Amino acid sequence: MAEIPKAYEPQEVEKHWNQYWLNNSCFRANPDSAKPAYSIVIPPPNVTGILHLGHVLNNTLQDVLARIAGMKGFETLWLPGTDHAGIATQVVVEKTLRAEGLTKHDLGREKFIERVWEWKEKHGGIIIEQLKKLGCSCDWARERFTMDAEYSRSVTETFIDLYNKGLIYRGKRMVNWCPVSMTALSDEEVSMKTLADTMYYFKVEIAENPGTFLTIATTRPETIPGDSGIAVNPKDKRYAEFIGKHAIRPLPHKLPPEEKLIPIVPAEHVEFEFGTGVLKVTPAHDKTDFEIGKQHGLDFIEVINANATMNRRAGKDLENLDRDQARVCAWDLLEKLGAAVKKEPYEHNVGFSERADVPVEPRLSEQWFLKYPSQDKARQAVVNGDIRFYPDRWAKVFNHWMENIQDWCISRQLWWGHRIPIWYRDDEIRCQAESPGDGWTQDPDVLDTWFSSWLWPFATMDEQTQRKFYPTSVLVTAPEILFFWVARMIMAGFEYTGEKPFSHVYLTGIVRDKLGRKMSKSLGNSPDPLDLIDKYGADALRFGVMRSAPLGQDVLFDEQHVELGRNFCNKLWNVCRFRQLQGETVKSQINPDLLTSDDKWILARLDAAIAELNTALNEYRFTESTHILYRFFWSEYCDWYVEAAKSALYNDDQDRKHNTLAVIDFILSTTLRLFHPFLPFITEELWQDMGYNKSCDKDRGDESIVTAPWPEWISAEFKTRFGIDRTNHDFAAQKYELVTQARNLRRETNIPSNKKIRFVFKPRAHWPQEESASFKLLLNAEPLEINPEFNPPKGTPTTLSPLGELYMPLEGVIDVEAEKARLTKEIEKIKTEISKVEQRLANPAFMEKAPAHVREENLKRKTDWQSKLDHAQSVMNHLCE
RNA sequence: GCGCGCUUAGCUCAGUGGUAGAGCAUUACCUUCACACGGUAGGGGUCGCAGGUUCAAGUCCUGCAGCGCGCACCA
Repeated sequence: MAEIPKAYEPQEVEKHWNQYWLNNSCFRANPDSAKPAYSIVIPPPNVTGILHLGHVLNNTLQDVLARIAGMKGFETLWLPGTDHAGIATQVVVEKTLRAEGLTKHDLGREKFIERVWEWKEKHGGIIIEQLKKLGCSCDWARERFTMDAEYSRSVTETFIDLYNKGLIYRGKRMVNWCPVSMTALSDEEVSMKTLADTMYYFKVEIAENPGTFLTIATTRPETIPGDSGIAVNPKDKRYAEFIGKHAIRPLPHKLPPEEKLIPIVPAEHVEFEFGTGVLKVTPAHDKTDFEIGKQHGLDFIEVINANATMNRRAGKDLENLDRDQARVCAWDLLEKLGAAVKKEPYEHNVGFSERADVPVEPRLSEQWFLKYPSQDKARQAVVNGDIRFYPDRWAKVFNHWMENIQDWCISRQLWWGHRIPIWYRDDEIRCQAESPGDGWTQDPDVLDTWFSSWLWPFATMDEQTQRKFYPTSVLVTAPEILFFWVARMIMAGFEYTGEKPFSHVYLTGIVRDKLGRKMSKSLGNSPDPLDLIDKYGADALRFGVMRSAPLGQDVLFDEQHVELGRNFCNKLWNVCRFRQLQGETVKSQINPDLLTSDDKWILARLDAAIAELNTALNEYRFTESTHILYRFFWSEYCDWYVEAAKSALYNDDQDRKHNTLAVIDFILSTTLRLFHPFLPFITEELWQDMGYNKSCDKDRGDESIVTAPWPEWISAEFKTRFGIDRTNHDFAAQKYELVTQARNLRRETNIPSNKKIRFVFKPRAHWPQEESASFKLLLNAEPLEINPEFNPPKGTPTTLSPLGELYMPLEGVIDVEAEKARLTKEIEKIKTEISKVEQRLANPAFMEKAPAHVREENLKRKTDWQSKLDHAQSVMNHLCE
């Protein structure tokens, strides 16, 4: 056993164990195993993606769950993979083409797709490699890609099935069109943004009443050439008389007069108060106008091209202008024509394409739509708790969306993706995977990427794997894709497997910077996780993120959290190093007869930590889990037990020393296992270094910590045999409390903590001889006298505990005034506490109605404070004599 | 507009009716033979506001305010 270095250096350690785990196939899932199954499918990251902190959070959580399940004896599958990210990937590859002076049209569809595959082979594995660096325990042999041949077959078959069920249909509808990506989008891919915009007011003349004008408010004057009607509310007395008449549309102005006439129609939804109460109707470029247009048989005049430039029908002046330029130009024209009335600043919400970050253009086009299958089953599963959300408030959000569900626009005008299995010949249409033969042409569109990822939980598994691992246990993902992905997977699951795809859905928070802003490339506030791993280690990054990611809350990322993780790893490292310096691991049993109160106390604390940890983890309270571990390990084990144990370790009594080492090994080997899911690398390293891979029995260890058993509660039998009970626990706790008070005395009397001084302890009851050693060490006393008859000199600083009185006799002159001041302060504090308790006890209603244990607790509190007061007061009196 | 959250120490957050907590930051002391990526002891909170229920409210109820998110949307 080589001595380990003073500071933990994660880089080599992490590389080494990653390789070891992979070489030994530690994470291979065996579908033939007799063990119960636990499974997770990874939310497939975008194949163009690189690891960001959101991935770190999300995948660390999954890794923790997967590793715990493995240690608990489940046959565990964590299935990794990526999705083909239609738009994003196509955009990336088009960019590389542009660098060569080419467009995708120069290559043609087939060649272009070849290029995408080339790109994917070269760069698509990056994020998978990054996940490995993070320590993810995925079954890498099962990595899947949504464009894999087998997976693609499932996608195509699903389309055909839904088509045959009549749930997929084609329709010419108003869709969300992204003029940059040049494709239709689903409603979910549009997000509203508030814009500081302009409201333009212009007037139109009534053809039948020359000289009478209506003023119209609009934010989009460039669409005036596309207007084919004017709508007013029939109940609006100001305008009702004009219904049925015609207005003269001002743009384009060089048309024959009869082509400028547009009818004035009634529409209930036009509001009196809004704008002028007169609405221009552009049925080809606005969703609500489309409905009005259909209702009144208005013309559908398209004036905007797919790329958001204006076309010929917009008029010579606007033609070829971009929609934004056209807006300015149209207003100029209105001013020249004398039709402009006024413009004013106006704030409103506009739908943006999430992918390209430009305003969506509502556009009339032929698209494929899906009526969602298995809606009722999906809703029911969540309502009756078959599928549970963590935190559960997301169930409400899910329900709300399901209740207002709209048909899904699934066609995309892209080349990269699953091509729609629809074939045309003249007027004939067929839905099938392969071409029906000569003369048939396939629909040019591909399917929305989510139309493939909604099959992910089962399309990634062959039949045998599904039998063992489907439905999966839990899905861990971001709330942003609750509708995009989670809800759709539930419906697909029921439709195609007859079962839910997962039992639990854990929704993470969003990772933000420490100012609460979303991570974004343009803000430059998004640290590269790989840099953090290089600097601090993957374990530190994982622990830091976990420790600051409470359930249901966003995560404010601060590099300090990672630093804390690193410090923690270093502490773990050093306390193990300390153990190593005490000599070889001895495979010896703990002897109950040699246990001190310190030993019993730390075993009891461990038991409590395990219990709390398991409860927290069952409810997915990860942050709390890390806090429990942190507290136990640092504040209890390191701060108190290790320090107390030094008295035995530095002693000549070999039996006691060995027994202490046995306790330490018991605690450490258990603690390392508890930490392993959170800190996989350092715990494996220490597990091997410390020799626990060899020295622990099967019920407490294994060759690798990955397969070592998860610590369950310490058994009642163990506790009885080792005397781990309330009395022993409280004795040690009171001893530590007394030590803290004594250290406080030192500080208040300006005695440095490293100076050994004389203490005299006057125990209240029998004081076991073996308790003195650790007490003395913790006090840094030289000597520590145990003297039940001690009669302190006047003014000796002292403190009281249920165990007895502790005195710190000072050599030389005692500063009486300082001591008086200290006591006065203390007495003040005690009196406040007493009056609080007395107030409560004096209340007859409290004495009558409060439960007995609360009453007793308060009575005891009062007695305790009272004896402290008596003690302090008598010292004070003595001092004043 | 509808819905869902949040508001506790300087900061970030725990705290499901019974003595207000953690980490960071801060103050003082300590370079003590595991660790300065460390140790010891402190200071710091009328728990957003106003009512109510209760013997007892940070915790339950009502109202209000501020912040955030989701959905919908009016040109």
